[in-house]
Amino acid sequence: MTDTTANQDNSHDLYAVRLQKLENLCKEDRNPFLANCAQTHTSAEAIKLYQEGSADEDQPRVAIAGRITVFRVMGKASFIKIQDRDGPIQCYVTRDELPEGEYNTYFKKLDLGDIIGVEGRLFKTKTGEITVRAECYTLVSKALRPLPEKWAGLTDDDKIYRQRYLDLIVNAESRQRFRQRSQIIKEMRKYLWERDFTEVETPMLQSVAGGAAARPFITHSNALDCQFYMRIALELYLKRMLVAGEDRVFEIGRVFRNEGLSRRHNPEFTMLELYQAYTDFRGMMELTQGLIQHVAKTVIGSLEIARPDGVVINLDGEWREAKYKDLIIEATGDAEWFTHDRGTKLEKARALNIEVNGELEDYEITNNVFEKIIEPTLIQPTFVTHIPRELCPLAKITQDDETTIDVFELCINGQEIAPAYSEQNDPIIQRKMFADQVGEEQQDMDTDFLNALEHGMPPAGGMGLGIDRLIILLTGAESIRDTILFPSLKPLNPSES
RNA sequence: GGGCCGUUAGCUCAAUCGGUAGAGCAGUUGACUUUUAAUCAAUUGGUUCGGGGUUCAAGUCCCCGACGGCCUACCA
Repeated sequence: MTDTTANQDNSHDLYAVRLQKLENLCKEDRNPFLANCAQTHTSAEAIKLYQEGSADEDQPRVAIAGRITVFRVMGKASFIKIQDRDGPIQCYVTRDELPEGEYNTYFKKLDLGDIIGVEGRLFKTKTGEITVRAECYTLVSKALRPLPEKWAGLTDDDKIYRQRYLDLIVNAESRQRFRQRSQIIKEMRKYLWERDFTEVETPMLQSVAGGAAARPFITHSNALDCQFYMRIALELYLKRMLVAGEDRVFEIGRVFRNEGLSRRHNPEFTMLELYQAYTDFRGMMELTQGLIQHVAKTVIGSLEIARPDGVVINLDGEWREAKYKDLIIEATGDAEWFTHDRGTKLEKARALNIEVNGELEDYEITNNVFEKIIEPTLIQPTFVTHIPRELCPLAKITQDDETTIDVFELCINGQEIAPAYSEQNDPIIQRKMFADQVGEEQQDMDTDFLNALEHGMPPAGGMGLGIDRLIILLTGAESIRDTILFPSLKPLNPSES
């Protein structure tokens, strides 16, 4: 029979070639997309099963399944590698061990990227690689598009983010990083569950987006006919749980901030927030240090983390504690810094080559000094304490210093990883702090939260941890986009894609 | 939002002063029963991100736009 496409050479059209193969399979009643396939072992499990010293015929038989990533046909025998969730495993396929005609007519027409199942006994090749000798194979799922190039892989950032599945197929480090992300979150939960914390879920759609000062995403409920904000923090609902009598609560979840993107910022990111009654920010210090050390130990296997540039971050031992004021005085070399008026501070900050907006408040100028010349130098873990009260309206004021709050900012790797407070539980002071803020930051006041506080909230410590940033630190990633599977990107114009 | 850089075959990359768009891998055809980036032979494949301009001639120069990266701003 004459195929209409036979006259044209579309061997260059990788998609058309594979589509043709697919059609041919269908014509021969071979389903190229099976509903299931038996898999007795993963690649790693199978390799572990190999019995050193036993004869080939006594080796265990396995059924494995995965995507073809290497395809080396050598006449009547082929070596292929198939990759499953544990990684690659080699298979050896020969013409004479498959049913008559199968090898030449079908097996050799498989493509890189196809998903197949293979059954057979293990053996070791001349060069010592544990391999499955195929007794039979099954095409499970045909791939119509080619994989990225086999050793340069996929390097285009845009493609890596937009088609993360390709990145994960091809780049083992990427796969490893996201596995670690999952492990890190799992170990966090375990650590907190062991300390009797209850995991809760609070609203992402909120009528007042409180707990931070970021711009929210706005959405609308048709049924309730009202405006909602996507949450920018977990704080105010978790504190309601303290009022409710849940003395130890935490939530791990996505928050959304309608702000700029950068190597350290994604519009949606993942926070851990936890609140523990009858402790304070000192208790949070212990808990936070313990949590991060536990995660590093169990997931990374070490408390010494080497950054891509070789700098080693040591998470072991007691972490450094430093007062905000002392750091400012040290960095500016000006013991009188806090006695200067706003204008002098502005001048002095600019003299230090810090770009400062002239409109800023007094304390904001100082905080610019902190963020621009101190924070980047805090590579080893440092709890920065005694932070000016203006910087956070939700914390307790230090007993013997009216100007500061009982807070720490944990900085590691030159960035803020986790802030924690002794939580403000005085509804009168809280209302006043909100009112002072509402004017300048244009935040709505969450009156129901204040109402909750008026019912009495136990003294508590609270902590928030940016999980994505912790993962940057622990896995040596360069960018927050390397820690988020599908980072926010501008959609492509459909006509161009 | 501002500045700089980038976008060439499915993937990774070349292309001199503005002068015929190339290579490796992948694909196709053939050889090959222990390969390891398999090898050997042959071979297909281009809207050079899109649009406009300058020029005898544009991947290359100019303008506009799209997307991305880095820096910066915003994100207490």
